[in-house]
Amino acid sequence: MKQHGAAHSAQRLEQMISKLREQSFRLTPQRLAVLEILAASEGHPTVAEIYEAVRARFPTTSLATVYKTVILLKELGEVLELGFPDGSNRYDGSRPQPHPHIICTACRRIMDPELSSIEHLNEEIAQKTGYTIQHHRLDFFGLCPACRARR
Amino acid sequence: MKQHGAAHSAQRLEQMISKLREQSFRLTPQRLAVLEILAASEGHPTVAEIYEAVRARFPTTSLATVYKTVILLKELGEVLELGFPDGSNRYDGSRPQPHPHIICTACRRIMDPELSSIEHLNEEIAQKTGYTIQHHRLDFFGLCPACRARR
DNA sequence: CTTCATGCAAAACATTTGCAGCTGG
DNA sequence: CCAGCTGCAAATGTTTTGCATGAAG
Repeated sequence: MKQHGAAHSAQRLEQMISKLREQSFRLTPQRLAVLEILAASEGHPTVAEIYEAVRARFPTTSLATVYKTVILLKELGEVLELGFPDGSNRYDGSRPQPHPHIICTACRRIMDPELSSIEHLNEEIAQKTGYTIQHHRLDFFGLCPACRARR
Repeated sequence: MKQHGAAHSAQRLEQMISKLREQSFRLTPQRLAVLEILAASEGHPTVAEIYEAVRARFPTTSLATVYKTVILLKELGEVLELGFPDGSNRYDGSRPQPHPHIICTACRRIMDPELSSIEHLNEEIAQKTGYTIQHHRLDFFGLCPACRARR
C-alpha cells in the first residue's frame, strides 16, 4: 500500500534540498533537521511532534524556526498541510501531492488509502461548475478495525 | 443547483428546534437567533459572522454563547463544521450532512456543487481498508469563473 | 422552584512577529 | 562580508472555561 520507506524517504529529502537550493534558501542545520523528519515521516506529525523529533537531533532548535520552516516548505509545495476542524494541523512531507486520508475517530491515526477514481472527480467538477481546479482534499473518518474490535 | 431558499430554511429551523426539544435543551432567545441565522445561511458563515448577524437581532448576545450554541448544534448533527488549514472555521446549517464544497482560492467564496459518485467512494474505502466509515470530507480548491476572468 | 443557559472576564492554546545577534554561502 | 536565519519573548487571534446572575420550563 505504500512505497518502500527508506528509499522513498531519501529521495524526498533530496528533492526538498534541491528545491531550497534552486531558490537560494539557506541550508541551516535546523532546517536540515526539519527536512529529514518530514521526509522520513510515515505518519502525519503535528508541528509539536516535529519540534520534539528535531530537538532530539539538534537540541537548540526553537519552535518558531520549526513553524517557519514548515511554512516555507508548504509554500514551495514540498509538504502537505492537513488542517482539521478541531484546529489541529498535521503535515505530510512524504507525499506532498494531495491524496485521500482515512482518519480513525477513536485512535486518531491517519492512513493513506489507495483510491483509483479521484482524478476523475476533478474533471467532473470543473465541467459542472466552470471553476479551474487547483487541488482538492478528501478525508474519510471512521473506526479502524482495531478500534472497532475494542468496543 | 440548490433547494428553494425560504422554504428549505424554514424546514431546517423546525428540524433544529425539534431536535433541541427532543433532548430537553432550552429554547432561549439567543439560541433561537443563532438557529435562525444558521438555518437561513446560504453561505458558510464563520462564528464571527454569525455573532454579528445574531447581534443585529438580539444585541446582548455574547460571543461565548454563539460558540456554545454552534458546538451544541454540531454535536446534535444539525450543523456541519468546516475547518480550514488557516485555522478558520465555517458552518453550514443549511445542509448538515457531509457534502462536497468548492472553494475559490481568490475570493474565498464557498459553493456546494452537485456530484453524483461520492457515496460510491465510502463503500470502496470501507472494503479496501476494513474501516467502518462514519463520514467524509471532500473539498475542491480553484478559481471561480469571475476570478479567473479578472486575472 | 430548579436547573440550565448566559455573559463577562480570564485562561488556554496555537501560531506569528519584532528584533538583536549569529552564520551560511 | 552581509542578507537571511535563528532564538527568544512578546503579541496576536481564536476558542474555551469558571463563575455569579438570570430566566426557561
